[in-house]
Amino acid sequence: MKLSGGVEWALHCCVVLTTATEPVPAARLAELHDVSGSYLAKQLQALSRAGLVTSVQGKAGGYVLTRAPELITMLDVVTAVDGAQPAFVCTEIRQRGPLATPQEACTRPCPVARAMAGADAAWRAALEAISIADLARGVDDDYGPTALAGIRAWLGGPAEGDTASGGQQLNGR
Amino acid sequence: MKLSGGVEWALHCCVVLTTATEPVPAARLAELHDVSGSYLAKQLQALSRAGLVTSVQGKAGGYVLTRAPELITMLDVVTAVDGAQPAFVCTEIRQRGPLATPQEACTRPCPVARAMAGADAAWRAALEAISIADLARGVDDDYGPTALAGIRAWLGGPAEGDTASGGQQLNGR
DNA sequence: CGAACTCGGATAATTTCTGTCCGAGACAAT
DNA sequence: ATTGTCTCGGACAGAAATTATCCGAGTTCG
Repeated sequence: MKLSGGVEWALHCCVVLTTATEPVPAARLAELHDVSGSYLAKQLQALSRAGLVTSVQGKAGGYVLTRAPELITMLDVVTAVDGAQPAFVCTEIRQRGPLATPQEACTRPCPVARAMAGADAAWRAALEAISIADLARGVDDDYGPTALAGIRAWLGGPAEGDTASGGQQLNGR
Repeated sequence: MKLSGGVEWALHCCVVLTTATEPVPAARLAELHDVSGSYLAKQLQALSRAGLVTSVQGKAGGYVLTRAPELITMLDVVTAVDGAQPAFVCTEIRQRGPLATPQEACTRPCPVARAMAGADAAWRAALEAISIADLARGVDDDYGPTALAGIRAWLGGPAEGDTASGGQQLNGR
């Protein structure tokens, strides 16, 4: 049982987007977190498909949160990036083998599947109870308000690493 | 986020082992569930390593539960087969990039990791609350006591598919 | 009207999971 | 005591999913 690694990136990106009021390009987010820009783009696309962020194209384009951070739960982000299907998928092995249960008796999921579904529901409920705004508040509580303010300033500031060559590479980490 | 498919097999095998009082070979369990015997052996080995079942070698060998079914939780089986590490692993991306948080300020996990750990704890708690005995009781409630009794009888009965050739193939499904 | 910058989806490389095989060890019968 | 057969245990390929990357379509600004 492993969760897609991109989930972590997506969650942190959402917290960062909380501070910004203008669209933030994917390349800028990748540089801030020092991760692969090409791969981060995939996660942001997933968020866009799920309707959590809006993509603005063009010269001053980027990504913006569609709703207030209080209305975006962690479950929304996890579901968007990692997929909606539950961790456990019942193969219905009770209907196989020499002592297979007749199909007419299988109106409800088997006890194993029911227990797994309950555990999955508990997991999702825990994630649904925490919003992106809660995460941002947690960052403030841990490192003080200066941390998010610094990020906000950095996002609006000039692109780092800009030497004589105006070209801005997207590759690498 | 996907759970190893072998978890389902292992759980059902534990429920089946509840009915048996003598060692049950892996090949017999595979035939009962109509699954790959070679791969099921891997899952049972994991259960053996975790100390949930005891392996008896020799002619009348097989697997037996080490404790009473009430003392084996679903979490035990899931942990044994799928591994103990949590679904979410924090990469500590807060310590990377131009605005990296200094290492001295990272005494506790970041808010994202804390929330994920909490969700994982809820998931594990739900699985820990259900024992193998509870699953067996659920089977009785769904299909009546005849189901498990029939399995018990089949386990002690003769090997199916035994024609003139005494050889018993382990391969195939 | 041109140019540059953005996202979006289609395309390879890597890792994990799935499935299989054969050898070492142990019990039972002879 | 010895032989034979049956069992588990770990080492070995194949397949699927994940990770990572590139280039084209569309849009906005100058």
